[in-house]
Amino acid sequence: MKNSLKVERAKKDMTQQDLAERIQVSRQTVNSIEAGKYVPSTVLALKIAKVFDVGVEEIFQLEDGD
Amino acid sequence: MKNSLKVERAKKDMTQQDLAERIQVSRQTVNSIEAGKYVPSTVLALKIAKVFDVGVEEIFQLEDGD
DNA sequence: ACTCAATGTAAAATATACTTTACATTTGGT
DNA sequence: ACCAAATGTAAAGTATATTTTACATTGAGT
Repeated sequence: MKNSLKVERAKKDMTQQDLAERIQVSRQTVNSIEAGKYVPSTVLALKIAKVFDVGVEEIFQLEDGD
Repeated sequence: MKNSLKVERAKKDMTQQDLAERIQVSRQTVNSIEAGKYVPSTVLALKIAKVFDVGVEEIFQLEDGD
């Protein structure tokens, strides 16, 4: 799975810390998700999508092998 | 978080086993997600949404307290 | 060059997502 | 009523998501 988290953050001029506070997780969690270290829960994905006012699919995309 | 998994399955006349095979998880995993026992990973949510040809938000909705 | 905010990385601990196996209950068709 | 498929439930084990703490590196402004 890949994501466009960094792009969405840039569009809104948000730091990882800003987003982390908005979705109630640690800053490092945002970094890990962004870096593909691990896959977020659907609750987090929905929260993230809501912050950016897009659908989950706009941010997270399946890749071959998922 | 709540979900409309059962409704989507019914629309397509699919069993939990059918869906499980399509998204490569156990039948009990589908049951557990459907019953709200735990929250699926975003990869699973995307796969499920793809099977039903809808957006993730059509199936999974945030609730107060999430 | 200096400074500080932002980001990246790691490790250990904790919580939760998923699996397997087994059994129980419900549902739907005959 | 009977039967099989579908669904529900539980427990123990495994894998992964997330947290905290700490430190390193990068990027941007002065």
